[in-house]
Amino acid sequence: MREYLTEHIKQALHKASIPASRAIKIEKPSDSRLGDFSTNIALVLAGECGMNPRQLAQKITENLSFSETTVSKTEIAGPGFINFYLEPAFIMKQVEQILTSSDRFGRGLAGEGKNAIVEYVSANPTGPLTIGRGRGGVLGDCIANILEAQGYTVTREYYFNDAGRQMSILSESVRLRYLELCGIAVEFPDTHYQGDYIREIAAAILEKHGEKLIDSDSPELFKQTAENHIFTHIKNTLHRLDITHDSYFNEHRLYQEDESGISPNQQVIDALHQKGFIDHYDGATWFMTTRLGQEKDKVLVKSSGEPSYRLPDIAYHVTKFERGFDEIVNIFGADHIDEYPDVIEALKILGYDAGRIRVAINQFVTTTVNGETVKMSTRKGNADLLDDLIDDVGADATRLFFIMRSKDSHLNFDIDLAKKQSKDNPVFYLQYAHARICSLLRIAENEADFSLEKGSADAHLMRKLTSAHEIQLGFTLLDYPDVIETCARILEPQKMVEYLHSVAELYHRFYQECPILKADPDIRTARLVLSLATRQVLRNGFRILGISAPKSM
RNA sequence: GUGCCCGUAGCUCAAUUGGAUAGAGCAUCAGCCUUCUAAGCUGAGGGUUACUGGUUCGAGUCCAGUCGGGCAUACCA
Repeated sequence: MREYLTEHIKQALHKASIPASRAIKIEKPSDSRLGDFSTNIALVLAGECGMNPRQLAQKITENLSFSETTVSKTEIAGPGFINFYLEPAFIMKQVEQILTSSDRFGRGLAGEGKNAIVEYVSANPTGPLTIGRGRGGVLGDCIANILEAQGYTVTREYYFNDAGRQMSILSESVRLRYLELCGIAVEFPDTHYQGDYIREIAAAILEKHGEKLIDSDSPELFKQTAENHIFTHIKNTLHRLDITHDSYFNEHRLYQEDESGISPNQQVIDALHQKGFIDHYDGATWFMTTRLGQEKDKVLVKSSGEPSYRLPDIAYHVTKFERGFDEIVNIFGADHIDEYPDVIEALKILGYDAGRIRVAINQFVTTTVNGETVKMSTRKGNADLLDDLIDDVGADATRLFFIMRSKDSHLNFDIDLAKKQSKDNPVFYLQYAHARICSLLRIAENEADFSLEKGSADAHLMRKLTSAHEIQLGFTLLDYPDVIETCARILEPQKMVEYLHSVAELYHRFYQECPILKADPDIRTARLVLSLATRQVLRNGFRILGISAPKSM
């Protein structure tokens, strides 16, 4: 319909000899009394034409001609908006498409033939996932779904490091707990991992190996056992939220020589050196970010000879380019905010198209329990665990809570509210609409000789629907493809939540105001078909968000 | 100090990325079930969009400054 209007406006501009120097934008006014669609083209072009906007709008509308079956009225309003009022039958004719497209309704072509990589979670295996990590996980998973719906071939990747200092502390923490279990008095430092899971791993080791490891000075077994144990745990937690990765990228690979005989890390240093961005002082190797206007250089290789995290990060992103991804999406928590600009600068210097990289940063989650804000720390083991949250509120609510707020805003997760399992929980409102439709269709099939096949065949009957509730619902269903497109453009699934809420709201209102099963046969069928189309949109949207679509509640 | 994010109804958050009279949920108050799921619907009250300037046809949105909150400013990842 937008294309239809755009095309006619173009023709009108041409007829009026007005150069169409700017793109024609068709918007939906916030208030439906201002038309079904509107354009600000007269406001935008007024300056160039040397006319006042309302005059220009007048000139454009004089040259517009629509068929009576499509646009019923065109008017000029406010400072020079042109508002269009559509014929209900024209709208409902489009709604029929939803049934034909079914699961594919809303799919876009923007990513057709392109590969995208979405990196998310990427927690190192040092402990169970916390609520804070959960937000990034759900956000990343939804963004991956959205890109898939736009036609991209998506790889979901988890980047992790199982070497380094944190892992040493982990294995030492397990060893000390093991010694404790063997009855040996040890001093457990504050700097070590305090969580109960450390004891559980230690107990598992004791059970399998007995006390024969007491004198072992090799941390390897402790580390391996801890890593396997924790990684399994992390994957299980993610699985409960229906999050799975296609690929796990071990940072260690970047330290090892590849076919060329040089490690990816070293290749980055060599390449940056060639461009004149490497310096050596204080025993370390530095990325000369001062040349880019920053206050300090950044360490790439520490004086100990080990790379800092920045170097493998750059090398890792080089592999994303070398692996041929057209779109590179990273999901980070706010604490990593300082990290990626350096990576991007380095990639630019190395000649990669950094425009392909998009970073979605989610702000922190604070949890409120009994009105008190809880600070979280993985190390101290007092963090709120994602698993506990899922136990409390279920996977659907967990997912929805994480994405129902803009990722740029701090998320205040009120545990008490989420635990309520009542209508306060917004996930019920959406799912209830779906369950209601399912229930209605069940009755219709049993008692009213209605079937999905027959419904699709009779979809044209929807054009008989004329009440404002019905038209508004149908018209809103047609927004779905645009909503996905918007979500993909700004990497923000929250828009989908908001949209589905409005669909559910309009359906509930329609259901309240328009009797369905008791209506005359044609109208009854038409309303059932409209319900069917609504259910399809809800289902498609739920799939993007990763929440279930219950048939009854 | 510097960089990034945030500041909107009593509370939690939206606002089609610069559009028209700033909207939802919760909470409060008043209505709607002998009728397809009341986990629903209808209505009411509630706002100087932190503050001050600026940019333009038009600003919650962009720019500058001020105030307040969060995160980051490691040879930790």
